[in-house]
Amino acid sequence: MAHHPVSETRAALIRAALAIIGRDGVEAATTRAIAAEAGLALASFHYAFRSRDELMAELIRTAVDEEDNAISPGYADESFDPATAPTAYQHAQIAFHAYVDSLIADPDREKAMLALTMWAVAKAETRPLAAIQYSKYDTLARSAVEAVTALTGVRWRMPLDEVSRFVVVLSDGITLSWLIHNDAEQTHRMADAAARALLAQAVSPGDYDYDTLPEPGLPGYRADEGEER
Amino acid sequence: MAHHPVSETRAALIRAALAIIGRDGVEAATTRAIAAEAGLALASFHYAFRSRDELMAELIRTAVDEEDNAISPGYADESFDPATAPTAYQHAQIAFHAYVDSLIADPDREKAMLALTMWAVAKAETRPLAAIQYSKYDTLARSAVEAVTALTGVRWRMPLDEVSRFVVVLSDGITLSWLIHNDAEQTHRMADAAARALLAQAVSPGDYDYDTLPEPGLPGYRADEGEER
DNA sequence: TTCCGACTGGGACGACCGTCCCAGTCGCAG
DNA sequence: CTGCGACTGGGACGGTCGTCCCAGTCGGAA
Repeated sequence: MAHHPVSETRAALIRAALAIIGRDGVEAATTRAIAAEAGLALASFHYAFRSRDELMAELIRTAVDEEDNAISPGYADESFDPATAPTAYQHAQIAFHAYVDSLIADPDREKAMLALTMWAVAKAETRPLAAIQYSKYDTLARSAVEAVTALTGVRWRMPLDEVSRFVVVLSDGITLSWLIHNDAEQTHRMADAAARALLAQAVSPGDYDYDTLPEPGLPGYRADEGEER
Repeated sequence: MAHHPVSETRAALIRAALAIIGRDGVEAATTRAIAAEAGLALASFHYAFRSRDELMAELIRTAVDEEDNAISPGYADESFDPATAPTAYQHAQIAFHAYVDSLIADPDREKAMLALTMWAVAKAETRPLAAIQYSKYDTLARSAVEAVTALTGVRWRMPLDEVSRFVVVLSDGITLSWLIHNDAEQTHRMADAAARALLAQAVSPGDYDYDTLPEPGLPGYRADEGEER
């Protein structure tokens, strides 16, 4: 409704497209549907964007920027109290569970992002868009990993870039699992596993202490659910 | 060209659809394109299938069955020599690297499967198809985990079903990473990390022995690539 | 008041989509 | 030889797609 900047219309259309993709997939994001979702005329679409592909490209480029606050409880900024979560394992646990919470709170968000990724990866011409998208994810994860490293002094057995990329790998796997099964409890358990998995990339097992360890002695699962000995 | 069984035509069309989806995405898998890829007339499509959606459904249901041999070096069958890979960690390493190798050897395969998953997940009506697809993945992973458990006596800190699902989570994340970056070396390093990650789900850190550990002392990465001390 | 840029309405285009139809061909089982 | 089932060719349908066009409205800056 605002009459002045073209960029606002572009942003509105992008927001509308993201909503549709999250709801019904990339195929449903037609020019007419996007314009309608944004409450605009079809003509306005091609007034703001040269083509649908141009919107798609800008959609992928900008969508990541708007969700950096959701991925973790603000590891990017340094205002984090080391005393509240002393071990790196606890940091990882908090972060992964927070991510799962954000996943459950807004399921369509990551569904849209993942659908967009697969759309971009499908054709060779659009693959670079997916690379751009994930380089931002890598950066996001990297800053989180750096913060935890600085706060706890963990030592990793591989470069921080690889640790960060592995965080993205874990997040994607968890996201997919959530989208498929829609099982909140299960997904949170995967977050637990992911936290352990991440700390397994630290040098010494002594650097972390799994507080969810079963009873001492010789516990653990070897066969079916019932057998815990 | 074979003239007798309808099921052969159906199989051929499914194979063609999978090829197209792997090459150009789900959107490109039109009835005409599928028929052409299979070398059949368009009329033959609707002779074999009631509709495109019927093919899609059968595609998802059957595609997993044909790739069970690719996911790991035959953990399903019991003919595996325990002496060659004694530790569970080594088993995991071999399996994940074998998976990455199969990924690199046939990139379109898993790209198609993942694209199919996202397509199914997008709309509520087709989501059950994705659940079916992944229940088969879970089963596949479960038999592998069971085999390794039996061979090495690892004890897990969670039920085997969850361990198996986490294997699927790791595999999906790795697959996505490969599809996006197309970096074979990087992906293999993620496989290394995944092997460590999986064994981090075992009860005692003593159950595994990372043979890729850096020098003893106080090694490991804390900041940028260069600093290894 | 003028002007410009944002935006609308509607129509139109060529292309492709999924689906249906039907007369006709061909190979093999009976 | 007959029949049946697999398959073809082509045409056709109603619909939706992305894109373009254009005369016209309207708000605010000049």
